[in-house]
Amino acid sequence: MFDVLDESLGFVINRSALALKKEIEKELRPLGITAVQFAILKRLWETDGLSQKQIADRTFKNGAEITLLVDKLAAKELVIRERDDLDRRAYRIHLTPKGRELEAAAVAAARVTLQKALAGISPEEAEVVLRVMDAIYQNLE
Amino acid sequence: MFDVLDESLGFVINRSALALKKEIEKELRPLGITAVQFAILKRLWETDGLSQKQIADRTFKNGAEITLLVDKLAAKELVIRERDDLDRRAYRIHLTPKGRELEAAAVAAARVTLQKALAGISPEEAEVVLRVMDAIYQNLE
DNA sequence: CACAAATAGTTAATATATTAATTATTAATA
DNA sequence: TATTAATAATTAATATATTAACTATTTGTG
Repeated sequence: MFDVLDESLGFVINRSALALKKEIEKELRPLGITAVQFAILKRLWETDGLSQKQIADRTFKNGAEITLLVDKLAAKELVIRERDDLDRRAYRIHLTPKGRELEAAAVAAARVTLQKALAGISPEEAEVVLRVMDAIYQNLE
Repeated sequence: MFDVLDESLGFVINRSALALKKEIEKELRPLGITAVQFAILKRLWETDGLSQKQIADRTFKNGAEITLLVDKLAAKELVIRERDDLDRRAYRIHLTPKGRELEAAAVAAARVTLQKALAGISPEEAEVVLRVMDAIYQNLE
């Protein structure tokens, strides 16, 4: 069972993940952010004021990496760190107006990438992919 | 169309690719090789004597990275470099007996990982995923 | 309440990946 | 065939990611 798949599924998933990353990176370049930076901003556009830990959990990055990425976003004045008064170990990361403004263009860029990527693929197929990718993740938890 | 997908497909693909990598890394650890090293060896198990360029093309890595990875595999005595007599710029990378011996255990490790990852997923679903992942890659070429 | 354990974040060390410049060789063409 | 362009591989510089050790603070338990 899965004889052919066994040999190639991992490879094929990895290859398309890389291609997607490269493509969105290209679309985002004019906006001055990278794909990982986009991933972080996306969480903040959904929920402003997350802690670095919360961002790390939601993006599957480790804490050290988030420290550096938030540094970069802060240097670009897209976010600011504010101490959490209730838990003084933590920061709350807030979008600046500039960071908030970026949302529309960045989400549009992501949309363009995905439309290009999904050309010729039916909604049903895409739905299966979404479900299976999620199941793979759950299975390996 | 794809309203929800637009926002999450890239993320979900990336997450499962990472989970797969982490899992196979765990399975391969006892064999003393990493996931990327496995990817290179896999090409050589299929076709021994590839040039570094050919390995790079087949693994979607750049030449500089292959140089270093082949260095590592050679240091572990899994492969050896031999000059190509017809094109003296190039090497032919050959498996050593030790490198060839590793195949069975490494492929078994990959198989275990994928069986775990695909638990509860029908062959038909897996087939759709394979096709769509491939299409995404082609679309972004 | 005191103290141990856990948590959020930073920093430093290390490993890995990417890009650009360089060398040696081969292919193309004028 | 001499010269230019292209290719395979290496090297060095830079960027990115991972791991471990550390600080400050909070939580949990005796």
